[in-house]
Order: sequence, then structure tokens, then C-alpha cells
Amino acid sequence: MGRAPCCDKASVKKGPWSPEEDSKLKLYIESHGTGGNWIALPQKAGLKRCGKSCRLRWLNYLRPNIKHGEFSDEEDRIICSLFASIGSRWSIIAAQLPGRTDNDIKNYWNTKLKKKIMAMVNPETQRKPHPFPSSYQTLPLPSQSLSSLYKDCGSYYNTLCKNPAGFEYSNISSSPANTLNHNNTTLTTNSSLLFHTLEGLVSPLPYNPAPVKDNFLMFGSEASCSSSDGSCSQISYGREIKQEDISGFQSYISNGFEENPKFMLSYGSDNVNQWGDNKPNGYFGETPLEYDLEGVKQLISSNSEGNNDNNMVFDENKTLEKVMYYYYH
DNA sequence: AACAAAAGCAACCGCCGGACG
DNA sequence: GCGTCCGGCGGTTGCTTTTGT
Repeated sequence: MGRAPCCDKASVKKGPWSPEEDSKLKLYIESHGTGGNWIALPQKAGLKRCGKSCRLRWLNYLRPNIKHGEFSDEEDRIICSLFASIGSRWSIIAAQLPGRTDNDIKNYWNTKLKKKIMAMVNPETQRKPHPFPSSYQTLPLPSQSLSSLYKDCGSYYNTLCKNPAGFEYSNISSSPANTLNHNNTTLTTNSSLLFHTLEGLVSPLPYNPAPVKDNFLMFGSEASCSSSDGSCSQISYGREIKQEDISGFQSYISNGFEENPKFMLSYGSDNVNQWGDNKPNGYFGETPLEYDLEGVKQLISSNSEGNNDNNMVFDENKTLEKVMYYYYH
């Protein structure tokens, strides 16, 4: 048996709000407040609406100081940077942009900003050029060759980033996002690196290189993953890890980084909190297993047997939602 | 001018987690 | 400890507007 609905859907009005409804809701909240109970509010305000609908209407449209209209380049930059750091946590991103709502930012990202980034990464997919944030315009376009992506990423590391991991720290003291903070420090990306990160994040391109600090490289799909001790903050996009990820990663390592890398393989459950279960060594998730490159390849091939799409499989459900590779010294 | 396709955006849905009894 | 309620959130839907042919 499912959860009881929050309101009687038959007697509740749906769809766009009329100006009369807006003014009723606004007047009521301005004079009485929300009363800490959105469910009871519509009846008190004389509205035939679901409480959730009232809340959404107020938060996204009626409350004071809501900013509508074009997003500035600076707002673009903040959204991109935070998306690269924390993924689609729109409420946290919205908290960094006064006057903007999570819904606004989400819509903006899905309809415009993502396409801007895509156009930068892969301009041939666009029929016409798009205006980009000015901060991005001088950056060279990354290679379109998938096999060289990691190499490119490595060269970006070497030439454009301030430290080998490609990240720098900046203070965002007002950030309410505790998960992002580490001693009042918030992980932010170098914008040139962001390109590559976002390529993996937002595009259908197969690679998802997501460099994080301390020379970790992570793949996988845990969009919520970020360690509370700041040892790792990751972004990623839900998909399975494919063999080409590993070969790409291998190329990246051999061309842009160090020889004889080692990996730590970890896979977790659907319980996001498990990823926050920090280990004494600073890693998190299930107890990591150590592999060299050959070991990783063997693991892939063994797990690919009987699996037509060559994806790694670790469980009976043929899903690999929470797998990550760590590259470390 | 008419139509179709694409883009934009407000609103809905359903899941999750915290608060509380 | 358990169940229920409610707010918050992210993903998705579907209507409206804009753009292209």
C-alpha cells in the first residue's frame, strides 16, 4: 500500500495559477505567514490548491526578491562550477545565487547552460554558434578524439592548473552547503578543467573524467558523493563504466600523468550515506581493493564475460551504479 | 500565412529524510 | 524503535511561446 496523498486530488485545482489565486496566497502569507504548515494553508487562505502547490508557487514565484530574467556570466560561472563540484543539487546551487530559485536554475541548466557547455565541447553538434560566458571564450577547445580525452585532460593539468590535481581552493564563507566545506574551504574547479569535467558530466560522450583533488580520478554515478573531510568532492553522471573508460583512463595515465599507476576499486550500495563513511586512510565507501592497471583490466574482462555490452557487472542485477576508481600515488 | 518543430518554463509527481508522538 | 506526517528536493511532464520552413 502506498503513501496516502497529501491532499484530495479530486477536489484540488491543478495547472497554472490565476492572478486571483496568486494574490490570495500572497496576501495570506504576508499577513499570517505560512504557519509552519503548508498542508493546512490553502484551506485557511481560501484556495482550492494542494499545499505543496502553494509552497512551490510561493517559493518559485511570489516570494519577495525573486529574480527573473537573464542569467549573468557570473551566475553561469557559479552554476557551472558548483555543478561540477556537487552535481544537480539545485537547492544548494540556488543558495549561492540570491534571488534565484532551484527550479529556475534547474530549468536554465537543462534548457540553456548545458547546451552552451555542449557547444563549447563539441561545436559541430550545434547548428549555429552560441554565445559563451566571457570567462570561457579564450580557452582552447578540447580534442574531439575520445581516445585522447584523458591525455588532453592530463595536459590541462600540467599546463593550466595551479596544482597537479587541477583544483584550487577558495573561500566561500557564506556557503550553507556543509557537504562542500572543509574548514570553511570549498572545492572549486579551474574553469578550463571544468570543460573536461562537464564533458563527462553533461554529454552523451562516453567518458566521464572527473578529476578531484589529491590526484583522485573517479568514475561512476554517485552524484551526491562528497566526503565530509574534504578529501574528495565529486560530480558525476549516472551511467555504467565501460571498458573504454578504462582504456581511456589508461591512456590518460600514460600520456598525461605518471607511470605504473595504482587503482583502488570500490563499490557501494544505493545508500548514499555509505559513501560518506570515511575510512581512516581518507578514502570512503566500501573498503577499497588495490589494483594495478593490469589488475583492473583483468577485473573488467572477467566481469564482462557473458555480458554483451561489455559493461562491468558486479551484481546480479547487472547494474553498476556505484563504482569508482581511485588513482593514487 | 500556416504549419511543424524546438525551446522555454511553470507546475506536478513521487521519493526521501527529519521531526514528532 | 516504530509509524506517520510534512517539507524539501530532483526529475519529469506538458502547456505555451518562439523559431524555422
